[in-house]
Amino acid sequence: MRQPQIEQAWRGRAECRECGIRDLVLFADLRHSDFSLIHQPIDDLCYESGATLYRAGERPGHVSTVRSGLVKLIQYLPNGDRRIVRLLRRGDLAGIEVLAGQPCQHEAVVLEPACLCRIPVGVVERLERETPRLHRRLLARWQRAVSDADAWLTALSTGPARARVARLLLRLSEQDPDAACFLPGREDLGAMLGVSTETASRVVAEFVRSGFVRPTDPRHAQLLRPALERVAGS
Amino acid sequence: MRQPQIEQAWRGRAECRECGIRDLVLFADLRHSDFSLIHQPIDDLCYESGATLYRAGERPGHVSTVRSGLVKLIQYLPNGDRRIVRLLRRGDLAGIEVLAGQPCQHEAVVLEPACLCRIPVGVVERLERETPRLHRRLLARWQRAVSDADAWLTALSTGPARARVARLLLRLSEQDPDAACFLPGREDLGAMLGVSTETASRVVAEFVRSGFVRPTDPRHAQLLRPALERVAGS
DNA sequence: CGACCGATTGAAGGTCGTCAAACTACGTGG
DNA sequence: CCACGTAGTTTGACGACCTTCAATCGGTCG
Repeated sequence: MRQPQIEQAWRGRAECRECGIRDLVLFADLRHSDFSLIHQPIDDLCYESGATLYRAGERPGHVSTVRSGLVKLIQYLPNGDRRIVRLLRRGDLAGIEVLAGQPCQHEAVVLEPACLCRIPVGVVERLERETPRLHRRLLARWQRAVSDADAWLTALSTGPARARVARLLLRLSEQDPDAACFLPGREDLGAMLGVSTETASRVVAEFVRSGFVRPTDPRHAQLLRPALERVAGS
Repeated sequence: MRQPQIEQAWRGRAECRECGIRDLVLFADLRHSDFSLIHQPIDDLCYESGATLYRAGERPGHVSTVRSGLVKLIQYLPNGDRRIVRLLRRGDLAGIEVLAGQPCQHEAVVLEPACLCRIPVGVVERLERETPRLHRRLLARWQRAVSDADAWLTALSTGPARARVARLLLRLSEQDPDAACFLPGREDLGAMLGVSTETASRVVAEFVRSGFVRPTDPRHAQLLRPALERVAGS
């Protein structure tokens, strides 16, 4: 059990007005003047793969917008089983439940090196009081979390293992369909799809042999999307 | 394909101030004076089993609080497969996504005869502007939808079929642990748990033979909770 | 009574989980 | 430089579980 020396790095104070992904984030609709309402620092942090953002039960006092990278949300069953219930990508909010006054419901762990903007809960609450523009965005975020959860269930926990793996890979590659996409470790794959590590491994190995999946480096692969779509359909 | 003559009945204009389940609903924290902000009628409607509240893609213009009964939310896969992604009970909101400006994401069908209060979107929006008290409740509702979705995945779509059925039944009986709880049709059971109708049937039949489940009428059963908890654990 | 719908049960076959072993990549330390 | 240990992946074998197809049963309704 080796713990990385530093698993996070401070990248500076975020300048939300200049944000490169403004149109995706919580603050998308804010007007120039609204930013003067932000009186607490919004930090920009980067994490390595494997870093833990928070654990279930914590109350961090802030919520984080994912600027880049990939984060998994893990939930444990009473009997110790582990399931990954969602992935967070660019524009998603990590720890949204703290805005509803709840403790964190999941363990959040970085899959692909990720940069996040850490927004104090107080900032969100203040903006929500002062401007309706944030509010709409916040509801939309929440709704997206629900939609994602539902899609995760219907698409990734239904049907034979081959179809599930195919659907997950397609989903991972859907932004940037031509680029090599992230290929999760087999244990994570199993935990996402509700199948055993070995089954996940077998399916991926078969896809590689068939040429549907072409690994570039150990953690990424180029996909033959049409072939996978055929598999996903059944 | 027989369509009931009337599948809904108008029970009158709801008097929210006097609501019997005020502490559970969206308007829980409203003060007496806040109710004067409601300028559109809130109708109280009752539906029979099998009635459809809305279908995916619709934009109803209102959201409904479940006062009693049981409602299933159904989602279809591109290939035609059907999954029930959530159940709504007393206090839950049906069609919450319309408040985020989205069309309905599911088909909502009544499982147990249900009464709902139909709240125009305009009422919610107005109250949200005028009082922060509604707002907290709304966020809490949304968060609960996410939590329910996550729990549905981890508890009801993970592990062997026996354990899934046991967990679902326990969940259905958890309010009123001593009363007879709703026992879904086998096809619905399968769609909730991601198993075939036959498997659902076999498991229930086995539970009945073991005495873990004692049917009272065709759609309800008394549970031997300790026994089911043992099954659910594995 | 006959039609129909849902639940149940059986049989056969396929998929998947489990256990175990071999293999790979990688980093450490001799 | 190479031996070694570790962690993750792959593969095989076997059995358990589940799906599928099909037949049967029981109740309700016309």
